[in-house]
Amino acid sequence: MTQDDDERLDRAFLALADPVRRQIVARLSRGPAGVNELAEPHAISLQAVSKHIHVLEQAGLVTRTRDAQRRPVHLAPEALERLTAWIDHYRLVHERRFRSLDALLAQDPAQQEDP
Amino acid sequence: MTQDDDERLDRAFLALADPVRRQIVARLSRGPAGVNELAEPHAISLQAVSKHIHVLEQAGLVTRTRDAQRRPVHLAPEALERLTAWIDHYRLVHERRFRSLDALLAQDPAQQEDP
DNA sequence: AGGCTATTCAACTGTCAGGTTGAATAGGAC
DNA sequence: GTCCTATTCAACCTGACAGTTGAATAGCCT
Repeated sequence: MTQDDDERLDRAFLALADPVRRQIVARLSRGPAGVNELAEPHAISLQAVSKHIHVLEQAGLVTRTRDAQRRPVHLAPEALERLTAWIDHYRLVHERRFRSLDALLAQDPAQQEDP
Repeated sequence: MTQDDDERLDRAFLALADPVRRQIVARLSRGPAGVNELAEPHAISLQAVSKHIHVLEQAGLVTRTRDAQRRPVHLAPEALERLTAWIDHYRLVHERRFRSLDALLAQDPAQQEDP
């Protein structure tokens, strides 16, 4: 785990730690959209939404293209994949340890915690 | 998506948006540990680590037990599972849309973006 | 050119997260 | 009881983040 990876994960997890940004991601999963459209469900200014998009972009979760004066936002699923990869790794490490501990206890009840 | 769910996701994603806390989660995937042990790899005070653990606990990512004056921290994998569930849901929505768009384009190249 | 739309930049504000130090609590061990 | 260990509480500082308003940029449209 390099420091670069760390910063990338920081930004990605932080980006998703906000309901507005999660809703933007949810909307984008159904296809690209412009700032106005993304802002519509929220009771905040357009500029605030623009900032949220920037945060998502820095986290690598979305990309932007150009279409006349519009700058549509697109979901970048690879970044989402990196997050699940991180989480699932440790979830599996934990589960595997748990299973082998179970097996150990089943064969010798005298053993407790952390062999 | 209720507001309660939102707050729970906020806390969980925010909890993982910090390298110290992620390292704590990584360590705990290998078994429970006390504050001192969790603090050892980090160049910050014990109190700071204690706060990090509190954040993880509020997010439901860890639980604590008691063992004499120790208060071991345990990983709570269900919370991790909720996170991957959220991410994977939208990842799949996106992928499915992408596939069907591909299919559409393959059968009629005149169609472009968002049918 | 002038106007309309979409989006961003800039400056400012209030809140909160992460760190520190110093004192306090909880529970063995002697 | 007294000491030692593990952990937390409290008060404080600093910086980053989410929001605001107002001005600026970019690119159609007539």
